[in-house]
Amino acid sequence: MTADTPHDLGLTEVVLRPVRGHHAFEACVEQLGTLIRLGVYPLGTTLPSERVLADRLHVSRATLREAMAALREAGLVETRRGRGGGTVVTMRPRTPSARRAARITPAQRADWADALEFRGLVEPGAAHLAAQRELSASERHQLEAAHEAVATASTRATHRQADSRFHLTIAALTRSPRTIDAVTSVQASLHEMLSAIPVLETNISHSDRQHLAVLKAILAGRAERARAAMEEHCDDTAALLRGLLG
Amino acid sequence: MTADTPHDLGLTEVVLRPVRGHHAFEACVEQLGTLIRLGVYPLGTTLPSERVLADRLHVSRATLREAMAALREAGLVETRRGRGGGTVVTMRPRTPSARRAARITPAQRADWADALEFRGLVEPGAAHLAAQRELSASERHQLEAAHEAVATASTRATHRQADSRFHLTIAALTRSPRTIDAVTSVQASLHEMLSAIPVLETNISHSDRQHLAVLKAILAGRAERARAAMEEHCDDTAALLRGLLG
DNA sequence: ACAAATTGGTTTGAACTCAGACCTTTGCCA
DNA sequence: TGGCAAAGGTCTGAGTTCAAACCAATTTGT
Repeated sequence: MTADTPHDLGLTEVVLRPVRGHHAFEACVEQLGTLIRLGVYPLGTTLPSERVLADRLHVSRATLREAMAALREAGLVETRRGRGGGTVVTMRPRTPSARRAARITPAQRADWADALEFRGLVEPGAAHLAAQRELSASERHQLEAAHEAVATASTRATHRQADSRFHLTIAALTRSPRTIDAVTSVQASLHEMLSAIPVLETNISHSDRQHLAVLKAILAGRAERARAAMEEHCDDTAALLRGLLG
Repeated sequence: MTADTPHDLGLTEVVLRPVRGHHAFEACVEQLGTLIRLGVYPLGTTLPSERVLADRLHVSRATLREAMAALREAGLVETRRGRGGGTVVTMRPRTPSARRAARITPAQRADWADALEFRGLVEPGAAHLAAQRELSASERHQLEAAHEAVATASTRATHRQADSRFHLTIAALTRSPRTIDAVTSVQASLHEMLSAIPVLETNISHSDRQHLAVLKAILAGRAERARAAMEEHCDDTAALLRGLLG
């Protein structure tokens, strides 16, 4: 097609990636909504102030406020003014069937398949990295607490949130922004997939055994073991989802 | 600061990532310039047409043209009109000392350190994935050619480009857009670092021995071995760069 | 009770980006 | 030679985003 020499075989095509996604305010809605649904901001917690969020997200306050309005509109958050006020997570997603209305496109399926594959690369890598790090007492405690939350979750929804938090906590232990980014993005896709599936009776005890293996390996500083355990965990989850999503 | 419960320990802070980088046209300049310097578009090749590029980059043609004008201004490309015309890579970067003028900030150093760490995660993972794939004859040949180009490169500049292409080719073999993205981004940072260092007498034979080990492992379908070999390669490069960058 | 501080709410004009149409140049081919 | 096709060049109006003020509400502390 182009005047490229033939030895490229598509390399030149495949590295051209979108320079940005949607509009800024849509991206804000997506990111904040995802963080809320992932349980990073659990029910009842107050989000950082608009000025702080706008700063962190590299977005003007005007744009951020549009996103906030959308989240408010969707019933995810409520807002109070004045000192001590702010935006608090209420989590009452309206139109829960909106998901189902959006048919799963082939492109969507391909993206999900890619997310699963990338996850099998990045999460084991993150576990490997985390296990190599010297962890402070508070970090070790934080990780244990995150695991405990998964193991003791009572409802499906809380279990899912706790699961996300466990994986994100491991990523956070690496202190590597790129790694944290990658895991966050992958967990967001995972959350989408799980939302698209009507009911999924995960074998929770099986999953939790794998979580425990990862936890122990990281706390013991056994990097190879942590990676292998996480790899197994991701492979099992991926196999299950691939089976259900086609 | 926020009303978050204390068990978060910074998780809520660390997952808030910028929703977009710079302006669109700056991002285009950066991406295209990087691809040219990385050797994805070698000297003398013609870039895809403006309409195609704009489409791939998810950017309007007007914005893309601003970026093209900047690249032209910088002497990286030249443009001819009419059928069979287009934008061709000429690669005569003006103001080569502009790099040196931009002092290396602490933030820059931190970002580079993160890039090295992330690379040690993602490139071995990509090699692992690529080795697992069934490769077509043309893919195997493409990979061998990319390695051959590294081994036989005569000048420092061509060696660097060939090296990037080798790593990108491995990523492309995974057929995973997210993986290709990650490797591309990491290679771009690597290129920046190498540009910032006055002279670097890499131990090329050492590096090439590692490349060969990776190549053989991938072609043989030995996933674990491919990952280990790539991990060693990344570790060695990272150690060298960390030493030179502080 | 009052003042300060903090937080959301609002306004404004400039800059950036977009989509789409249309023009110009040039090579290829009937 | 004439016309089509493919590429860059140009224009325009609408939509988005930005930065930086300033306003309003409410809690905290004295």
